[in-house]
Amino acid sequence: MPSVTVENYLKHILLLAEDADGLIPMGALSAALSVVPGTATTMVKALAADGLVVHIPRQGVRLTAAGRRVALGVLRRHRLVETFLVHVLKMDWGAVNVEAEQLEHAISDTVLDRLDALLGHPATDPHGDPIPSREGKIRSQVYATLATCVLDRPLRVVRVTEQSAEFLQFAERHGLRPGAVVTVTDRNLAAGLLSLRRRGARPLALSLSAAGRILVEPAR
Amino acid sequence: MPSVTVENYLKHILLLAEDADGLIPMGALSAALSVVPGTATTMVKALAADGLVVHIPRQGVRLTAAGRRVALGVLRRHRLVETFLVHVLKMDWGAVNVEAEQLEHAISDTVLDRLDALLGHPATDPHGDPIPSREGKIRSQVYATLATCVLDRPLRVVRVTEQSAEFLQFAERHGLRPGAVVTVTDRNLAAGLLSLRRRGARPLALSLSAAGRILVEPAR
DNA sequence: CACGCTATTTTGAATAGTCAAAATAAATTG
DNA sequence: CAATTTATTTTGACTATTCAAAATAGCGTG
Ligand SMILES: [Mn+2]
Ligand SMILES: [Mn+2]
Ligand SMILES: [Mn+2]
Ligand SMILES: [Mn+2]
Repeated sequence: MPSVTVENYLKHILLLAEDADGLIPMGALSAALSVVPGTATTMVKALAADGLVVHIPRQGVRLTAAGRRVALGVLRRHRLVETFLVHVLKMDWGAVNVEAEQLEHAISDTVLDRLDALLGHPATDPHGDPIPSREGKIRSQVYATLATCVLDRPLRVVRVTEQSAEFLQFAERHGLRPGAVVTVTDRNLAAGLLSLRRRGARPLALSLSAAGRILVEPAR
Repeated sequence: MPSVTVENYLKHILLLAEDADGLIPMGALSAALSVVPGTATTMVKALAADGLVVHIPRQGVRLTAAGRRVALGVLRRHRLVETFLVHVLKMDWGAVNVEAEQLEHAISDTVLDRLDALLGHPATDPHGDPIPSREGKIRSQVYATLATCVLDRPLRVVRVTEQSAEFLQFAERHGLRPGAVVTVTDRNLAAGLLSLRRRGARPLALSLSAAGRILVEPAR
């Protein structure tokens, strides 16, 4: 019943709330959706009238329980579709986000359930992003990133929180996908750089901002 | 680039042209799309302005070459998606039309090519409907139907030209899907009824209008 | 050939979503 | 704290799609 536009607004509010919790400023939302700020304001007021978000003028938006439910549904479809595209259709993990951006609005519950079963009820998508359950539960664990973790300890990559095809291409080429084990050997705050080592691969330098998008946990 | 609405209009014009060739009357089009006639007129004038159809007022519409190209693309997506849903996700062949009605607008060329390869480049969908090629060729063979075929000869079902879930459910239950071999033992024009026989199944009575939706060719 | 039925088109109005540009509030800064 | 910068909201306008209802054209029938 909610339109494609509404689904996109709600999903992006949910995603933005994942990092900066509290209220999402309209500027951030309009940027995420590639619309001018006035459009976001108008739209958010309509969503608020429908009880999907709470809008505090000049401060920002936040999802209501109803809005969150819808958003989690969209996110589940998005991430299951990405998983399907990578694992079944063997598509590049950098290419699947744009595809899923459309498909997430066109998949019925029936199809989604079949897809979920076919994929073996995965807990995360190919980027390590957690897949909300059918009931709307989502794992929200806080991980260290390569920018914040301890040095000289083996770490397992659990998630790459970045959608851009270029970055994902780059990460893949250097083996930085979920499951990979790496060690940060050196970090230079001033230069905004760090050095990585990975078994059987040459050392790699990474910017701190890129490193912040790679979530890790202690390996074993 | 064409909107979902435009894609639906063009696809339905193509589908309607398959039976009654020549110009499609606005009434038939508006009924197929479930809009009031005035809406179809307005929309068709817009399509004509974009060079996708030719509109002859008070007579009807027909696709231009450009419009036909778009429509065949939509139809290819629709039928490949149906094939996927039945053969990979094991969905009921009566349920897939509604699903494909949405998905046909959300699948990119890249995804479609992968899907096509995964399915082994099928020539027809689960209902026997021909799948347009990537280049926009479509097989348009004229078949006999159970309403028009010879009596007492074994016939192979090649296609069931009906979208309604109920009819497809019924057909499936009686083994009337592409590949099945049947014989028409008797036909009563006056009563609008005919009798079928199928190996290993009890004789079946069918209305002429239903029979007209089942296309057949001589078996062997 | 006039009459009436039917299909189609026109007209006027509504909804959803968007942008450009002006107005305003809030935050920052000297 | 007044002045300026920045973020947000408002206003007015536009596009795409739709419906309801009135107008019209094209029949076929008598
Ligand atoms: Mn989307
Ligand atoms: Mn992802
Ligand atoms: Mn459709
Ligand atoms: Mn079909």
